[in-house]
Amino acid sequence: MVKAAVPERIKGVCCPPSIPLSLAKVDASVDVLKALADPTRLQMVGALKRSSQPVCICDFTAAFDLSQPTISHHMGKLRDAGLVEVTKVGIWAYYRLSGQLEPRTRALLDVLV
Amino acid sequence: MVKAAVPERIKGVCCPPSIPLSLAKVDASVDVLKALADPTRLQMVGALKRSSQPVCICDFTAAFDLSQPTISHHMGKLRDAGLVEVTKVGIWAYYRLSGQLEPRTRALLDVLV
DNA sequence: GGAAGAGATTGATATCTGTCGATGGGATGC
DNA sequence: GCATCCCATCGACAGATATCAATCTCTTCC
Repeated sequence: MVKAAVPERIKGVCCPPSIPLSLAKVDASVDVLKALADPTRLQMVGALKRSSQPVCICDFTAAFDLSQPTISHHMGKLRDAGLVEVTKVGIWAYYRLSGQLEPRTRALLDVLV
Repeated sequence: MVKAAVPERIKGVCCPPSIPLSLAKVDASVDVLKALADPTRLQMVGALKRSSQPVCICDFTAAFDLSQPTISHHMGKLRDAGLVEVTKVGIWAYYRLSGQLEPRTRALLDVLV
């Protein structure tokens, strides 16, 4: 694909064409991207994606050099973004990737982690 | 794939396994994700990806309801992330997707925009 | 040289975000 | 009941981020 010559311009007549915008799709994508754009959360998602079993959040608390509230905060962000689901068993909380991920989101995770 | 039963736990013995971490890859991905995790920048990248020609940044300044410094700021972030390249012609600045995008990054954009 | 246009940079500000300590809430076990 | 454990929430705070007005740099045109 050749993207060679730049379009010609007339001085003072800037910007005739407008950019095509599809706001809804963009906002949905941005929400997922914001949730993933953090090292801790991206590693959490990667671990959940590679795990065949739900992962106790206490494992993340131990694996990362962060406080327990911070880990809980990050997992909450992933929950709010709809990326993970939780199952509580006794005093433990087991997390896994959401089973209702949109195909686009699943494809995103396949590329990323 | 069945991710059914949660692993058994012993109280007070939390977190035996550690999470596999590959920091370098994660950090690189996070940089790209941060650059894309903004509605304006994601739309910019989408427009550049769909355009067969480099796009004058003045088009973005006109298309978005944002000031010229803000548009320049966002494009600078995309530049810093290595996602776009610029060609200056006279008083104009034409942007296009970088030609040296990593395969992973290109796959990411294919999913996103 | 001087005026004008396009775009980048600077400085200031309001908001968002990541982090931790402290607290609360539910389950387990004595 | 009461202590203990796990996890979520709250409050506070420092650092990052988005935004704009003002300014600066570079180019073009007269």
